[in-house]
Amino acid sequence: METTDLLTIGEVAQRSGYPPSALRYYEREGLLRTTRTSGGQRRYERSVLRRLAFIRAARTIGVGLDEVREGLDELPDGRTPTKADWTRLSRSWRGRLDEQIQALVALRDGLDSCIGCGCLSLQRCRLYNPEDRVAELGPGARLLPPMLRRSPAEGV
Amino acid sequence: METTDLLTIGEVAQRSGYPPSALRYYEREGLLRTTRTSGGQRRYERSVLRRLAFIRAARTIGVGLDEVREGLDELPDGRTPTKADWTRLSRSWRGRLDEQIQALVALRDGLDSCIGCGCLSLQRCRLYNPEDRVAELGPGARLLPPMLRRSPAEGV
DNA sequence: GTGCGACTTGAAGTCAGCTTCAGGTCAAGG
DNA sequence: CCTTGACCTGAAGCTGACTTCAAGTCGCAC
Repeated sequence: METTDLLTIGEVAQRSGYPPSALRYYEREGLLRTTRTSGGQRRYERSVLRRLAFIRAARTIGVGLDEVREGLDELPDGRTPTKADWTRLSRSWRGRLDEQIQALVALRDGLDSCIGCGCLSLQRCRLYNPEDRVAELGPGARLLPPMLRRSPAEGV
Repeated sequence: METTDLLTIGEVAQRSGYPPSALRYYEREGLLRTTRTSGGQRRYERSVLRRLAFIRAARTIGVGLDEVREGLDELPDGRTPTKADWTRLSRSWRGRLDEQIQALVALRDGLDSCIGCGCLSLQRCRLYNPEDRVAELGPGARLLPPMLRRSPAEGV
């Protein structure tokens, strides 16, 4: 048995849950690095799985790929990231997550007041006339992504 | 002075905050209806402003246009929507908003445990191995949209 | 050495929710 | 009547995060 411990893209796909196309995409985007066989096929180090798990966690809380890359780039190049490295990254997202929760709670409170008032007063309704930064982000602004929208044949 | 009380697209744009392009888009998508002048220009009834405010509120809490249309379609065709109509719609979103907040709080708690453990144990980390439905929604799943991502020259 | 599944690439497609553009028309004040 | 700014249309473009496709190559078991 070989102890080289390198994984094919298919294996990484299966273990990480990311489809091969996404793995290739992440590589193109500089989020992953791979070695290649003499024939040009990708071989992944086992550590890519943790990296992918981290990417998934980041994506889940709404961090864009650009920013994920920035974060990962700050991990020291050669050495295995330490606990402190991951912790630093995680902590920076914790604050953001808090803000996002705050924003949603504020929206909910606004919605509550709207339910009470029937939203017939555009002047007074906080949801309709929010003065916070959400409103400043333009017409298309949305607080939550498609994935949390009602999915077909799941909601009821 | 005319008391026809119809608004041009420019006026609606200014009062609603939506650019004309968005208003035309919403009309194409069936979220708004307009009358036309003999020459083909749009004229909006004043009620479109409330409708737009409602659309904005919905969009803000993450409701997609398809679903906004569904909701608006349930408003009785001819008559001005009553307080009860708006309330029903708002209330249906309230539950969703709660769920979304719950999901984020769960993530935050997971992140907290990750900060504690340094996320070196992929088996144990809730964020890295979430067993809830967030994980099932696929690799690209994200809980929060671009608008809440760090904006340039604002964060620090 | 051969068969075949897993792999490779670049290019193009997808989705939502608009925006932008080109080329032309309308409406209203003077 | 004329000018000028607001308006019209359809088509194409944009962003982010991928997916899909076509056509070809690799690697490993038999």
